[in-house]
Amino acid sequence: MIGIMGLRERTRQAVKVDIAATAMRLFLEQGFDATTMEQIAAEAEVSRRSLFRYFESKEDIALGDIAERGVRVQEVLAGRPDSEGPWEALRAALDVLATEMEFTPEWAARITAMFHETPSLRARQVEKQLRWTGQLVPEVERRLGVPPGSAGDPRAAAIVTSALACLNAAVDAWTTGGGKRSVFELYDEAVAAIRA
Amino acid sequence: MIGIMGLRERTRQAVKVDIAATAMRLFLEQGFDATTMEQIAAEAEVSRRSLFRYFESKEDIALGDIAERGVRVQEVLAGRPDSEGPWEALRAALDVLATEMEFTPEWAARITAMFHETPSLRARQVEKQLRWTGQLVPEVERRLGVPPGSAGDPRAAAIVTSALACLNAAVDAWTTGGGKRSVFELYDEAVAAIRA
DNA sequence: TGCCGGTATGGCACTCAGTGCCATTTTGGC
DNA sequence: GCCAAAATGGCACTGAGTGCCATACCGGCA
Repeated sequence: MIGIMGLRERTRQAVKVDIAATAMRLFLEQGFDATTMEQIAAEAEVSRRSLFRYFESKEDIALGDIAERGVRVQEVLAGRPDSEGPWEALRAALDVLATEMEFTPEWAARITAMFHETPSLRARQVEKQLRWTGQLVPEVERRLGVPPGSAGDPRAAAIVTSALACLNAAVDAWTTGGGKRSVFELYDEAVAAIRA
Repeated sequence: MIGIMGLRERTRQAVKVDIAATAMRLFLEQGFDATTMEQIAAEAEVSRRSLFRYFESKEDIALGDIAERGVRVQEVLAGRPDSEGPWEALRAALDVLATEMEFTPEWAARITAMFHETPSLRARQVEKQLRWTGQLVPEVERRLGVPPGSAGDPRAAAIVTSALACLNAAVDAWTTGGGKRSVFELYDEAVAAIRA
């Protein structure tokens, strides 16, 4: 055992990063659908079978650590003071998505473009977002004073998914606008627009 | 030629409806993933190949006419008076989704439950929604006074997708709540919650 | 009635994602 | 150097989706 996760786990992570980088290069060169798992395996110098041991699906390679980010958001949200309203707390929590991401505008633009023209990718992305936004709902319900376990109140879910909708709109605008204005700025503008 | 679309087209539509009904029955009985196209073909008494001539994908059979509904919403939205703000106009346009749908609570609950426990389905549903919500954006931009062709403004997209988020939250609450309160009521409550 | 052309159908073979199984190799720890 | 766990590779399989072609069907027309 060397380090906190052991040598095995570390090399495993390294291989995973390497595969993801190789795959992303191919995706951007040829398009997502035109790239096969077999080809990725060949270029990354692993077997096709091993590929599926590192990533559950082809989409997962491109989607990266969306799920992990959701956990971070949830943590930050839970850590915000109770005095904050849902929108303030969510805004603070969603900040980690932007701040902990390496946002090279030009690169992000290409990724976003690929996502837009690849339905299956976009679908999985939305699916993953849905999953962890669902986990944010109880926390927002607590802030709204909704008794836990009471079904049929749409408010918390509406707030969480709307916040995400604003974030997505902001990122979209950020890429189509060429990255001139910051994502924060655009997010705040989006939120202001729906709440006006 | 009999009728407006000819005999051929009519029988084709009839077959399509029949296949959809058969498939939906199987989906609800065994679950979406556990039902194969081969099985649907057998029960609907067509070949597997013909199945793919009626529906592009397995998900499409379950998703039904979501795309067509989007066109209706768009039409209604465009027909609303300019004096209405985006939220009022959207609320009126989205009404057609609820009013033109045969909402048998118990039936809808089972469908919704299936959607929830089948990620691939939910993902495709959201994806289709995203597609036609995108077509709603220009109309909302017009109402906001955004000059056409100017990219980088997140407001219209934020409003449209948030409205959809509220509708989805409302439908969710409606099914989990057993259909006691109307979808309209829940939708208005959701909108009020995000705009408060 | 019988023929014609377009359309629907069925069958077949193929690609590709994803999975289960097993034999083999690698590697960390003693 | 040895052992057990983990990683890997190979193989065969399922299931969705597609292209191709031969055939069956059916509405219209002579």
